[in-house]
Amino acid sequence: MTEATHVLVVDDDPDLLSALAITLRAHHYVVHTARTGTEGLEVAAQHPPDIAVIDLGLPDMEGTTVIERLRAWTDAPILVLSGRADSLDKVEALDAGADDYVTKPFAADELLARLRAAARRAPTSDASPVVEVGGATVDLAARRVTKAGLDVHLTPTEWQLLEVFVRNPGKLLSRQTLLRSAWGPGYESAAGSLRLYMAQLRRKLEDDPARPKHLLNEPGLGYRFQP
Amino acid sequence: MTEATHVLVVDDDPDLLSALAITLRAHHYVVHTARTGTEGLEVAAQHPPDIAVIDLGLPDMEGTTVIERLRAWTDAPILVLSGRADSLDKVEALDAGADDYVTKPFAADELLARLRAAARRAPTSDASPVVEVGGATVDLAARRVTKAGLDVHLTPTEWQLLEVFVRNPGKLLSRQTLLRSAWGPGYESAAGSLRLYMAQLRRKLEDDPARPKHLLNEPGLGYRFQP
DNA sequence: AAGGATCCTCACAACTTCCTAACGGCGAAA
DNA sequence: TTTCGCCGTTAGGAAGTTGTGAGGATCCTT
Repeated sequence: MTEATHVLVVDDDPDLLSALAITLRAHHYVVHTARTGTEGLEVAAQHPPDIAVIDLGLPDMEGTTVIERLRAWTDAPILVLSGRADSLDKVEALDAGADDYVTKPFAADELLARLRAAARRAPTSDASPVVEVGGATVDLAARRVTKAGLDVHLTPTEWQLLEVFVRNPGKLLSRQTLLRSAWGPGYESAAGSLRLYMAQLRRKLEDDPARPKHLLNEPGLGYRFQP
Repeated sequence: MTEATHVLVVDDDPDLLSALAITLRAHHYVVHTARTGTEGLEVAAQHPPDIAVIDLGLPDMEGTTVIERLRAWTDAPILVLSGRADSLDKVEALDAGADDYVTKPFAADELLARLRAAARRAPTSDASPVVEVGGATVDLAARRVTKAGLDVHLTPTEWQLLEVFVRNPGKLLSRQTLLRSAWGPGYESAAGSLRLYMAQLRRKLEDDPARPKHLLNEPGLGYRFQP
């Protein structure tokens, strides 16, 4: 995933709100919270959410109003929490633009599963994490490199080494660090291999391999990936 | 409305099934029904639905299996009905690819509202259920492959493997991933089998099995399906 | 019980990848 | 200037991976 999913949680019960925030953050969501409808709309405007979780029993505003105001400018999935199990409430919330409706009390598992289901079809989840290296495009997830429209083939070791660089952009990496990360412990004396594979990567990725602009060497120290 | 929404309803209870069909037709949906998982998949292949409503308690097949088989070729929303309120059931169904989960008994209003919500965010249901692999045409929904006008027979294992590829087009899949997805956990050391079935798929699908253009190998890394 | 289909293991040739060694260029220190 | 260390590059054999064929074991159907 290129970027963490941002979730807006609006609930007037402080205990439930913090419990939800903790659970969600434990599952690698970025969470913003609000206790009222007005506050929720403000926070949403400031941090556009990928998913919104909204309690219907807000003190200052009708739940359906919050939903409609959000729907006016975002297509992010809206998941409604409510203590009322009345089917009329559900119908109103869903028809106002909500995507799902969960009645309290609910299991945390279930809420998380419904969030996953909502995020799955969200338009933001289509992006694949790509990194540019000179004229080449690196897609780590698909394990694919294209340069000038053509596929570039990398060997396993080349991938492993490139991954270390892409994961630490701009950072100076010592020979030891690189060898340990790409080859594993025990291979820390194979400086020759490292030089070899750096050359391979430059030849395959850089526009002018003899004058690299992104895979740079700092003599005596190590290598640096400059995005 | 330019075109009526097609709904597939799968339930083994004849009374509930006909009641649902009547209600839905009264709301201008076009309804197709089935009583078993197998029948449901057949009907779905024949009349690609815009939304599917599936009961989990089917006599012949796991509910999650039905969901996964549908998800293999269509993005249409799947709404699950179930008598079981256990949160584990919900999590499994949702993670298998379902979009919503309603526990029986439910109000007709609510089901209709959830259907509207599902239909609202459904993108243009143009997802073609067929994929081209060289000279062969793969129809995942109907579980049928044709090549040069003739039917090609695939064994269950071959289907399972092919399905993984078609679901991850362009992405490199490691041996481990493929073995786990097609054979299940525990079979991760059977590299020989994987080579064998790759050869089978290539022989049956590719134009020139010795020089594959779509089922590609990247030595040391895994395989890639290039559409 | 026989037949057929499916699944899996083994073996070997062809291929790719990996690593080591060696050579020349460059810059800094003696 | 010489010496030394570090870096980039090339070449070739070792090691691992893949494609392919044959054959046995298992399961299901007839």
